[in-house]
Amino acid sequence: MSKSPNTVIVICGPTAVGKTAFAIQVAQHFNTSIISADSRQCYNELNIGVAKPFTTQLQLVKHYFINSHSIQQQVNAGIFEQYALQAANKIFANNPIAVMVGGTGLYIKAFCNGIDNIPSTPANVRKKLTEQYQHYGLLWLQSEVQKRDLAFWQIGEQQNPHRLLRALEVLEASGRSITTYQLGQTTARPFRIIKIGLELPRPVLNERINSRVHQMVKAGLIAEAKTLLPLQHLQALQTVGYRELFEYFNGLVLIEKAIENIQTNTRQYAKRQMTWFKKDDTIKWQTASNISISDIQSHL
RNA sequence: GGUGCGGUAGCUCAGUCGGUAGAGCAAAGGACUGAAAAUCCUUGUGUCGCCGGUUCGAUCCCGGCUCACACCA
Repeated sequence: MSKSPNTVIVICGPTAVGKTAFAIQVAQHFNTSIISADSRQCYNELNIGVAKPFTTQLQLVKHYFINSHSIQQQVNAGIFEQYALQAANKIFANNPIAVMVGGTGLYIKAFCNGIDNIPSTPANVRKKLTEQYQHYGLLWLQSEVQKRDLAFWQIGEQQNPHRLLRALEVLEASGRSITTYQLGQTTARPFRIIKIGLELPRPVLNERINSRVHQMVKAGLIAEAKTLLPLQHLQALQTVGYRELFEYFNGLVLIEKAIENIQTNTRQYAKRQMTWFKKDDTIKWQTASNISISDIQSHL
């Protein structure tokens, strides 16, 4: 009998589909740990609004990338890739199976396939460019990119300020066009990856989202958001569940409307997640409502 | 009961000096290699409240009705 290779079981899918509870079940079954692949649950300061696992759940299974960072810190796909690879190695020291769970498609991709190595950019460069963009607008940003990085301008999304800013940021930090770094090569991993996608019919998922938002409010989301109001401009707080409440605190909308907006924006987020995951044909899809450990074992 | 204002897309509303209409939001679909719960792209949608009149032609003008809101009684 050959030694079974190390394996990461990736559990993905849209928000509110039931990933957290199932991943804990799987991790307990294999007596292993979980690496979260969620771009918001890693922040210590965010709890109710990001549907972080409960403390009781965190005590059952060790979780990596939960409460591991502060909203003041820079977190991104590249940082996640390194963090998660290290976590997987730690888990593999004692166990051939690790569980990854989350809904951040780009992070999962960075972990599974690698992400091109692009030089890090100083925070002040991003800050300066963002301020200039806010001051001079999209037309200015577009003409800067067209002038200074024609290669990116010709292939990039010309209406997308984040992409344009990113191109300029890499150019200023490294002196080279971002296109010279974005090779799109995939990196083979020294472990096996099995991806399980959880899905539910859209109306069912929407209903789960709507009621989960109400539960969050009952659990104290409004108070949680209020404590973060002074930091509302941080990137980490550009997050569904907080932004809408900042609008309420800033007097822009009524509380009822803010809560409704959280529901709408969460539904839209879930839809974007599905658009991303549907493209990945290595995912084995399972209906979330009747999934069990045996569905995992059949893929091992 | 009287006066005023309104009834146009799922919602909020714009508009047509008479030639059957359009924005935002929502919705649906998509993209996405360091903000990714972010950001960006594409696409519909209609008995223009009801019944008559004038007109070649009415969502628009006129009359009546009806519903909503406000004020007066």
